[in-house]
Amino acid sequence: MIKVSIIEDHHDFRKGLSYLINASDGFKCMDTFVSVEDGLEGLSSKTEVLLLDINLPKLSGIEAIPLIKGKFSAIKIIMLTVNDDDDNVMQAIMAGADGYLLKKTAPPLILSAIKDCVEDGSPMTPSIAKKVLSLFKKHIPSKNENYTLTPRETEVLQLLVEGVDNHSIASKLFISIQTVRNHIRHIYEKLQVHSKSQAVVKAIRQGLV
Amino acid sequence: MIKVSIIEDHHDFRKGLSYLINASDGFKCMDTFVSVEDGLEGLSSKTEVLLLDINLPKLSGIEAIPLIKGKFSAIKIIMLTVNDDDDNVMQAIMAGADGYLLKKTAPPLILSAIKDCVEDGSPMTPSIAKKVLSLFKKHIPSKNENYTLTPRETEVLQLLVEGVDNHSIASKLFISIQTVRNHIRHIYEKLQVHSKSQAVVKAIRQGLV
DNA sequence: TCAAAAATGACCTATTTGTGTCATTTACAA
DNA sequence: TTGTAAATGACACAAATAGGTCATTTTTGA
Repeated sequence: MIKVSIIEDHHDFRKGLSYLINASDGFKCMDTFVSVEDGLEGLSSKTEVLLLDINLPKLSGIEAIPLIKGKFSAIKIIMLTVNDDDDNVMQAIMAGADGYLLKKTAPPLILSAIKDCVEDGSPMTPSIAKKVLSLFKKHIPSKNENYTLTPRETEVLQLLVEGVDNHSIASKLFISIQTVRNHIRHIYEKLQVHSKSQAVVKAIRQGLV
Repeated sequence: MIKVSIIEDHHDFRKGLSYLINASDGFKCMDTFVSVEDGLEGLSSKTEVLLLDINLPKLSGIEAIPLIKGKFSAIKIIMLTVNDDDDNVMQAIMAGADGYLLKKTAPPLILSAIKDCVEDGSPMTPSIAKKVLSLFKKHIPSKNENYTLTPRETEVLQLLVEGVDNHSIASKLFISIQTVRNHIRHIYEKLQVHSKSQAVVKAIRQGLV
């Protein structure tokens, strides 16, 4: 018997959800709330999965995540969203939500998502998953290796990214500061940049380090 | 009628899949192959969704993705994996796969995943989605907002990350270079760094820009 | 309304950078 | 073996940078 609670400000959707859950074998709807504030106050500690609307007046669902997880650390939170907006999905992920469903998701899938969640998965509708993947690809560098830096140059670049100054690089690599500057000069030529900050940005963004 | 093909080296699983697909309303299994090489050769261009095993002898499923997408650009690829291994999932995402299923996924879910895929979603089993989210959180900075940079300072930092030099920043913001240096000085104090490269690295890694 | 924070600007100085030019040694491939 | 790339190092110089001190004006929160 999976214990579910709901925070959702739209009356009909909230009632529909709790009816669906209580009418289904193996699920029980514990509490329903219309706001984060109420939920934080009255949420039963027995709740295993919380269905949390992302668009709530006053405190939003996203802001609620850390607060709820802080008070009920074992609880799983499934976000309910109307649209798969980039920023919302991103922020919810970073805030630590466990699942992401569009509100239009079919009832049986909502139930199986709740089940997946207690089994330690992260259910999400395919369209949201697609969004996550594209965000992922946007943020992770694609390991472009066409700059052909030499091993030594790569080593120096690595240290530059760590914020080490030329003098310390020289010490660390047991070479003179002149040589360090020479390596940096070659790095600049290959990356087509003209300053340390440009070099380190390119190094990070292109995944050279 | 969704047209599906399969590349999978295990005889029984391949046969099982094609039987499942052909026995289901609205699905048709076009071709089945035991290797990437064979698939590249004989794959029907009518195929809409390709079920692709990740562990194949010789060319792996991951290496196959760019080759297949190169030849059939509109095709959707759903990866089939036995275990949700970090590296595999990561590499498959970067290679551009459209969905990720564990092989133990129940047949009806496999069918709905295929359907989700042609509808431009990215179906994935909850356990793989969980893996993706944790990879995501590991790689994406967590938007630490405890540096309390002022709007102007953030603006300057943004330009620094873009590799713009002080003089150009002054021009862009219609302020004197002295003021730019002043802002940078304050940025350094708040980020606790002592050079541009340290500042831009911190800005990127901490997600300040 | 009054103090604090933010934004602007200046002067000065020691240090670091970016870049040009040159040279030597080692290693590896044609 | 012979040239090319890599790694090392040096000298020089103009420009940029980091940091110290100080000052004015605006904005804003209490």
